[in-house]
Amino acid sequence: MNTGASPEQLHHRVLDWYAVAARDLPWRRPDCTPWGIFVSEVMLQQTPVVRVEPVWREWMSRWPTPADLAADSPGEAVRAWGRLGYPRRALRLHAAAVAMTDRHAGTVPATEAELLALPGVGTYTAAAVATFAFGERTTVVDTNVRRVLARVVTGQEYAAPSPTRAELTVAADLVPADAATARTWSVALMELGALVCSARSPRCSACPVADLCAWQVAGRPAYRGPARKGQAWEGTDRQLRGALLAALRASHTPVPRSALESLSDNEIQRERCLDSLVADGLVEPLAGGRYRLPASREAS
DNA sequence: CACCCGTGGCT
DNA sequence: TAGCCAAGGGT
Repeated sequence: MNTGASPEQLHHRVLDWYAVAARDLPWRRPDCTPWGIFVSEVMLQQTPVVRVEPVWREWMSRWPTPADLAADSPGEAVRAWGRLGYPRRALRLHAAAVAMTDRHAGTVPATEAELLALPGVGTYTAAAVATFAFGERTTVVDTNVRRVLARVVTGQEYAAPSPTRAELTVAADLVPADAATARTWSVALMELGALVCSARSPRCSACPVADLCAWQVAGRPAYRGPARKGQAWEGTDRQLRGALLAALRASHTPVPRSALESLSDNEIQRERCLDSLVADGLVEPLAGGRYRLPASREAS
């Protein structure tokens, strides 16, 4: 299925394209700190750039170092998270800041292995921060990279639902030997996936590697693999948890249970969601049936 | 490994 | 319009 394009050809085309097409994002600027890059990577997990940027700016202004965030309450992190979604990420970011302050002298650890040990940091984020913030030569594989390589190298419209061994090998083998080049390669491949080789309507006419792309050359055959799992929303716990947390974010004083009850007529689900929010450390129960965002420093 | 976890814009 | 989808991680 492969077009026989050499790694060097791909590198050259993609890097040249990135040099002129890259977005000017604040966490990509040379003066951005490792902490700024770290925060951006966590915020960007499953959340589009346009929604992240204003919140990121606010966080950087308010908490310019890990110690600044660690010194504040986890509840303030959750409040400042706003509507980015998956608010447990705010809690983990706060916990990571505490870990950096306690175990890393207030700095972002520089190696992939140390980063992986931090809360909220998985395979992707560890590799991304290690290379984007510290120049370590890593293999960065996110949803964009997976889709671009599925098309360009393998000739398939979409990557499999979850990463395969073969896929990771393909990505690793394409990483340039030079660390500085590898760093730009990773961000460029992600940018290509975000701006040109998008999931819905790829702009192949604007693609720097269209003539080298196995999927393009094969006539852009439709995806045949297993269906992707749709995400239900209406009536789910996630929806109600979101509504409950939004009410708590909006209030700077404890919220009585009665106010939360108005958000759903389903008492069973309401209690389940409230309990799970407390268990997650996103909500702190107070005496008298009142609730607030967590003020204690020990939330998970 | 399958499932859960928010939110909103785009096709 | 109703899905589909987004720089994933934790359990």
